Amino acid sequence: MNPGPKKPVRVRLAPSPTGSLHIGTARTALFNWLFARQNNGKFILRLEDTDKERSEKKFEKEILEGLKWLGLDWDEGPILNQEGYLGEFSPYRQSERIEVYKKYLQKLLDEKKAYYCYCTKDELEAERQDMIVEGLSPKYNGHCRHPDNPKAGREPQVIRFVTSETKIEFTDLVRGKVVFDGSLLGDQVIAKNLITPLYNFAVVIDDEEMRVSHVIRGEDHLSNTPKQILMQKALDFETPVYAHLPLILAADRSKLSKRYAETSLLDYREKGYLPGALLNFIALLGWHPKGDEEVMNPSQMTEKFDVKKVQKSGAVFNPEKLTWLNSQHIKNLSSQELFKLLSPELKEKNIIAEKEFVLKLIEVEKSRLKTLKDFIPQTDFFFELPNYEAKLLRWKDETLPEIETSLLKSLRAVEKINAKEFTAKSIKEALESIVDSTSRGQIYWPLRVALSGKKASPDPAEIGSIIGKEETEKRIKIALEKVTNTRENYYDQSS
RNA sequence: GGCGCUAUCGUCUAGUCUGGUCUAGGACGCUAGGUUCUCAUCCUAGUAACACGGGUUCGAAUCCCGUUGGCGCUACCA
Repeated sequence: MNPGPKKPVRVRLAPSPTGSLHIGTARTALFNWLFARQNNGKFILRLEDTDKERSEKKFEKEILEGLKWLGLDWDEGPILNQEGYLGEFSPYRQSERIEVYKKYLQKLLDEKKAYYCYCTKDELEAERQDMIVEGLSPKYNGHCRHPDNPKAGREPQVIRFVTSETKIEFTDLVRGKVVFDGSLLGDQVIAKNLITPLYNFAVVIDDEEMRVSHVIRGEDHLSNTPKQILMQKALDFETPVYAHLPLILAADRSKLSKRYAETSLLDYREKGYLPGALLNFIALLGWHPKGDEEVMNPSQMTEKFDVKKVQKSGAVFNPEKLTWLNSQHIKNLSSQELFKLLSPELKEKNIIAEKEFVLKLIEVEKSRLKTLKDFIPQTDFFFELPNYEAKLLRWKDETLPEIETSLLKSLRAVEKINAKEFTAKSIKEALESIVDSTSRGQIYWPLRVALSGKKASPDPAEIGSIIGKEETEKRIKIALEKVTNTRENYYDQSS
């Protein structure tokens, strides 16, 4: 095929606001966005709300918010305003483009490429069942296509498109050549009436009117494609280039649904995932860059993305890898950037602290964070005295007097350090001077527990440097008291 | 049922077009080891796959046919 003059690249995301932004829709958005960016094209957002029953404004808002959060900015489409969603009139909402569809609907009717159908739902359903029983591909029998056929005293039900019985062939960017048999389709319903168009028709009109060059969408639309191509031909529209993406699957290879994982994108924001990590993860669902480096930011993805390298079969959603990517992305963030992401939650939880202080916490905790939500529970002991059982102070099978001796040694070592030079380095040096290679745990473990109250925490020298000399000594003394109390209890019980 | 798409480690995938360099590579997970007071990070090693059956060929993960499985569509939803 001759490529001809190069059309400007214009792609679109066309979600229907019948639910919150689905993880699959987010990936379709990403691939469209990537394709637009790398081809110097435009990324258009269009809301497909022809189904009045199921479409809701709150979902529109969630979809726009989700895309915005991911950083997938669109060049044309609805604008997210102060109230949270697009204004009352938007040329990018199908429900407000009824006049446009009406014009084309009338044209098809006038040219006898579409007709009113008088058959009732019940009649159609009965026919359909019969055909299935006979082992045929169920389709409309074309009764009303012939103007002479009786429809005595009936109301028109729907508008049907005269679907030609030809072979429909197109080249899909990810699947190659795909062929359908038009004779199996039957005359498609394209509208309930002049002012109520249906999806397959509205898409064709909009993609033409918005001069869409490439349609990149989910595989679930593959079998809609021949229907849409036939309509394009009837209206003398140019057929865009198609690319059908594999679906995202749950662990049992069924369609990803709410039962298995969070399918709503914004849920991941709530769970402390970074947009960059999510983007990275969904990009890897069905696509893989050349080379071994999988941790990528959007600009690296733009550079490497190739729609022709997209996988053909469905990809199982793997939460472990998402979490791993999230921790990688967190590590790649600067402390300042992390601070910005963490502060809203700190504020919300009423945790008041100097920025410098929080920055230090971020520095020591960064490598331990799987999600942003881990930060507060993992750093609580920096803000308040840790609460722990005395037995946690025990290193291996040490006795109470041994623990006491260890804490006392640490206390004395710490006391010798000048309060102004109470750095992780100086604390470490002081501690190293009282341990040898075999007794390290004896000193470090009880001290670390005294300072953090936790089984797992950063290095005690780091904790000490952050909370300061005074607080460090105080916490060691508290630990000492706990040990003493335990000893007394122990003797009480045994006597 | 019909039509379409699809098939490499548990998962995401490289390799398939242009057969040999693939005793099939990487990543996540898991296991073990190293660093280490702990956890995490980091490093090293291990684990594990060409769905099945035919054919073509000196040679097949790669090409062809069939089978089986998975998924999508089959709406007056999108």
